[in-house]
Amino acid sequence: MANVSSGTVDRIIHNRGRVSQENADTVNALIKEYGYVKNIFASTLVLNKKYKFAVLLLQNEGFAYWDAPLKGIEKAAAEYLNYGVKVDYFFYQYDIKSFNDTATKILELDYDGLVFAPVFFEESFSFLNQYKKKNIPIVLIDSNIEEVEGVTFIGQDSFRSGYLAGKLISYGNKEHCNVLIFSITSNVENASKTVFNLKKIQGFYSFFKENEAILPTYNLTEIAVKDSVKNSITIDMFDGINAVFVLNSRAYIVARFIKENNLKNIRVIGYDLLPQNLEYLNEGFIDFLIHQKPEKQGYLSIKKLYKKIVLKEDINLKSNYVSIEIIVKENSMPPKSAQQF
Amino acid sequence: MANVSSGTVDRIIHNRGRVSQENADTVNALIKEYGYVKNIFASTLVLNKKYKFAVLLLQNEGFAYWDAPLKGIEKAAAEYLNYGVKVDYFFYQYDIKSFNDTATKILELDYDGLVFAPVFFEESFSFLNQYKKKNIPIVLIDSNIEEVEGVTFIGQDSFRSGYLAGKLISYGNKEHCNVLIFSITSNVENASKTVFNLKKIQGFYSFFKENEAILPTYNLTEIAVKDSVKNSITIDMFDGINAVFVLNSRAYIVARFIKENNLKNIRVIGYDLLPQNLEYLNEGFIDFLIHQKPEKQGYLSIKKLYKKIVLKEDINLKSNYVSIEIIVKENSMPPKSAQQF
DNA sequence: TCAAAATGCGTGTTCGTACACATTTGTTTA
DNA sequence: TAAACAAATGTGTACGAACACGCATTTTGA
Repeated sequence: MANVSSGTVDRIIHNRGRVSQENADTVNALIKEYGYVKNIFASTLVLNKKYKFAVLLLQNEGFAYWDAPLKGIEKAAAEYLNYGVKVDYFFYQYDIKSFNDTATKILELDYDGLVFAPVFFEESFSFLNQYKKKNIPIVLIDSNIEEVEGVTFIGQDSFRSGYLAGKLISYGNKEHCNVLIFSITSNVENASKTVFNLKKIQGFYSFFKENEAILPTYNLTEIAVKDSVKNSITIDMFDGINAVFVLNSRAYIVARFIKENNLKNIRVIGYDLLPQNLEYLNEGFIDFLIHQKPEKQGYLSIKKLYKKIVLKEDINLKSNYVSIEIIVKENSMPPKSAQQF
Repeated sequence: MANVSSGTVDRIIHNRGRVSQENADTVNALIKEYGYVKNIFASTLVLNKKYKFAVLLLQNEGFAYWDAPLKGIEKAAAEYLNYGVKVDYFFYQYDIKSFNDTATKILELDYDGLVFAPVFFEESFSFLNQYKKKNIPIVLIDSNIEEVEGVTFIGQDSFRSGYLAGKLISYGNKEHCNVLIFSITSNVENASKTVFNLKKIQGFYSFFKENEAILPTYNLTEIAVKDSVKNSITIDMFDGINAVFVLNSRAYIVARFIKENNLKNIRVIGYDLLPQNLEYLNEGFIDFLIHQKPEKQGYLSIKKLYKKIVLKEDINLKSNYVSIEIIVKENSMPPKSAQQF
């Protein structure tokens, strides 16, 4: 239509230069008018490029939570395998040295995109700032580090999930209530360095603050214990307690204690659908689980990189919050012999 | 490796015949050993085929529910546009003649796949049985028609959602409770012909039956009204009522009535995140909404067809239940200025 | 003034697959 | 023994985009 060769059109489309302004204008006008979209199959075929994504996650040491994002990432990786995507995995242990070693390794390698689940705030912050110099798309999952700009976050709004936990703790209750906020980690020293717990607590407090006019009185107490130590939870902690909010996926530890000690009428709320949590949810020792959808987060992180890097779509790189899902016994299990999304 | 030309390999892969058994065996063995997978880009490119999907939905007449699956379908259609997929839409009105007319039209046309949201049981059943003769993949969304075999369903387990509604109605309640089960449709005569309400009710009853030992007494009453008629809801319906379960997305009609008549302490549960429902949820006149994720259903229906038809993946054609999501005020809205999945 | 550099444009090859068509080989028939 | 035929196999082209290369023309600058 423009009476030029395909080579000239190609130069115009890709801004390769070496074209007269006149032809460029004509062709661009025609493209606009006729709505040309490139054939992604032909493009990918001829480019014949393999894109490599790096995935940096915490190693699962008998603690099932980190299986979930990995599963979602692997699902997406399988889907995009024939679409020119290769995913390499890097795992670090739950200690700062291990993290730094792994991070250093990744910094030395060449990738087209990075998925990263930060755990240690300071170190992750510094790693991200270094990695950013490579000018390569980065997607954070699970926890955000808002201090670093130009990085995409896919995960939950921790403040809002804490706020929701407040609602669930209080729903239907008409009497004064003593609530225990549990922080259970394998390493109490590291706990303060990790990223997200604070916001959950803030959200939780906010709920009671904002609704104090219509609620009975609530007495909130925070407590931190180690999960690896026996007897870190004691029975006197539960004196007069009506409800427990566990800030992470270790609600089953509290539930187990409640079951073993035959404590009654304690409402328990925690996070994540670990098998142990689901077990106690079904037995009635956990009332609510807040589902962070880690699998979906992992899946979306790869999908996002694919869209950005392979399809070169001009996608929104802002944060992307997954919805906050409430799980009770009755909606925790898929129907038998049916696949669940 | 087999010392044959690509043409011979091609004939073997596609079972085109005209090959010696010897060569076929050699090549098949090599394929197995080296794990050949065809390049979907090159394949689609050379086939240069457009796949056409038909979508048959209920027309939205001022009633926003059917916008949602459409939105999900359109999203998927846009994603797969460059991947050789074209989607045509057919809408029928909320009456049986309109449905039959539209269905007849689709039966005469040629498509590679069909997405269908059934509303009228008998007619949908007969349409499906006719369409099945074409031997083309069919995906049902929203409601299932289990009586037809070889059809994929993507949606929610209605029984379980009703069961869950029972749990939510009863949660935290310690006193005797009178519950109203509302069936609100634009056409009470058609209501009995539609597909899913019965299962929701069954699930709801089951919850109270199975848990009667640990629950206070519950008194359940069913009631059917027209949404188009003024004063179809009357104040005496709410005499002594503590909770209401609305079987579809019209919970806002009950909530509006409760608000306008200044009724107190009535727990309301309904379905779907219509703007009107969300409004009353946020004002506190609706306690819980069960999210059927219609948008996701629509999205997945196209994705499923794409995998089956375009990628020719050997996918599971059984039913696929989406999870049953509980929405309260506190998790109903995405954080401001953030994209939500 | 003239060679080097820059500009403008077209041609030809490549990616992996699908398939039409051509060619070779082996077997049967006249 | 050659022709006729069928079976087996190889060759060539197309799909649409990306890009290297070649060639002609114009511009630059010492």
